[in-house]
Amino acid sequence: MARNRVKLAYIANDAARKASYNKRKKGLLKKVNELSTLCGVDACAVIYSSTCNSQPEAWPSTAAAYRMLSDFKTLPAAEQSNRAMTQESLIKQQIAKAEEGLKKVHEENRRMELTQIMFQILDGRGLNTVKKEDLIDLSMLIEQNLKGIDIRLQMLNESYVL
Amino acid sequence: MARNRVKLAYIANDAARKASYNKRKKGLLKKVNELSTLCGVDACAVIYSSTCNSQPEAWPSTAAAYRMLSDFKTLPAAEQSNRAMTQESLIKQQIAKAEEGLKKVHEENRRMELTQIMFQILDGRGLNTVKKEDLIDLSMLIEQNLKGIDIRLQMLNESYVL
DNA sequence: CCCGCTATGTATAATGG
DNA sequence: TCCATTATACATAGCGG
Repeated sequence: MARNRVKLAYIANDAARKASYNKRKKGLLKKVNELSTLCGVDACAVIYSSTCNSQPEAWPSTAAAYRMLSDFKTLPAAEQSNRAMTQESLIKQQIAKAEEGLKKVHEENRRMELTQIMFQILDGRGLNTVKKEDLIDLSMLIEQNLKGIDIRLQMLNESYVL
Repeated sequence: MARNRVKLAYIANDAARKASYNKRKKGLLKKVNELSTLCGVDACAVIYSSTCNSQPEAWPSTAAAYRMLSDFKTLPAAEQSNRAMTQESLIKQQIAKAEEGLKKVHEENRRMELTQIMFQILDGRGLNTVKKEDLIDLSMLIEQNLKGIDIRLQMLNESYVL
């Protein structure tokens, strides 16, 4: 979709196909999230590949995707309860690990936010001289943080149900 | 994504949201099909809305999506979590991107400036050039956002111990 | 509400490191 | 192979019919 128009057919070249897969997977995920957020709907995507990657991938999470689908397909509930406890501790552990990294980012963000705001206010220029676009950037940053945290919370909740 | 840049948030206007939903749903379907064809993978998307439309929608078909998801569900828990964690990297990526923009503007000597500013605050100097009403408005807004972050982080922490 | 249009924002194929 | 950059193709918000 750039430089050259690409024919809608299987990409024979391994490297090109894999590169395209990664880019498009990322783009697809973004689109799913956008649709979900903008229109207030539950949405998920699943990719199952035996060539490009060895594992199936699902968004926004396996549990969410699965639950969504079973909502209107009404799946036998019994078969999913067996491994629940073991799964829960495993998943908690892994989420905690990932969360640790995310926290560092959040803390760094918060520090930067505070630093910048305080600097602009107290540098002697005052609020009235603060550039609008900077304020907008700041609010966007905060919003993103909140959204990111919300998503994590959702995943966490879903993990317990799993 | 056209004419105007759209904020990534729920579209309040009914007509606009529905229009956007239909357009984006179509676009998403196309993307799913393209990824599937170009990269030789099975892919599906499911949208479940209680507002925009009454029926859940799935591609390439409900049955296919269900089958795929069922397969996915049988994976060991650890692998599922790893896949789901892709969401995590996206969040980090977005945060990093926003961070980068801020850094470019005010990168120099943040720590030193922060120290200096804190000193100014504590010393009673520096605030007198700021319009009171503006300062109050902004600080309230920021505090609210940060408080929201704190509460969510606390909930996250408590969840781990849970 | 559904088209179709079009200006703009986005996604991404190629490319080079 | 992965990352960053760039040039282009594509997706879509806002509008008018």
